[in-house]
Amino acid sequence: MTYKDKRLPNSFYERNDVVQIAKELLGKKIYSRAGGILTSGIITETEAYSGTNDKACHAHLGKLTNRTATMYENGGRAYIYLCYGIHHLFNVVTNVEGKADAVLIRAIEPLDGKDVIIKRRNFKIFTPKITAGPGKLSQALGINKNMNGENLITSSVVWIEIGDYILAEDEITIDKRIGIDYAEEDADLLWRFYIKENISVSKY
DNA sequence: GGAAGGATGCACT
DNA sequence: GTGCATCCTTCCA
Repeated sequence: MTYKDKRLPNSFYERNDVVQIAKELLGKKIYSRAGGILTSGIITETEAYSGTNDKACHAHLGKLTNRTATMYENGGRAYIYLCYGIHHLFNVVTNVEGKADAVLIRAIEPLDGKDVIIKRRNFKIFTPKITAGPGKLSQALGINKNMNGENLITSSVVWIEIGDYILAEDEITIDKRIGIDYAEEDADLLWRFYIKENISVSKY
């Protein structure tokens, strides 16, 4: 298997089921080469955001702005935006062009470059919680909005590879999404997924 | 030019 | 568990 074959293919992202993709992304590996330094982690927590019908989604009701334009692109892109003026949040665009589905990566378990991650996060020692949260993992991996729109299949700065094994259904916990109380009834959708009993998760 | 946000994080009890 | 700092970007006028 060559280096590039480890990456998830376009066909993984282009499926018309963002909830299923969010679930399957658990256990996969996310890589970044910000500033030429390789860092990576296992995805431990995700949330699904489903296009124009989802009140929590930035593309709700077909809202199309400069910021959300990336979400409408074909699956397999990175959608990165700034939240609270401080935190960069990393999403994976799914489905085909025009649908605006995306999966938010909420937490990872660090693999490569732990020393760099500690430095970027301004920590003294390593802790599994260092990347347990969407703002935290972006900071740890050096993800910023310059990577918005990057193609995860061909990019040399950010990409996702297959994991070492496939998680069984009973290894996944399902819960409500977080921080979207404004989304009314859609705030109760069980579209958040995390690896059961994993310590690198933002909220239990 | 300016108002308003906002898919959080952290400190504190 | 709860409170609140925060602040750059976005979007519209």
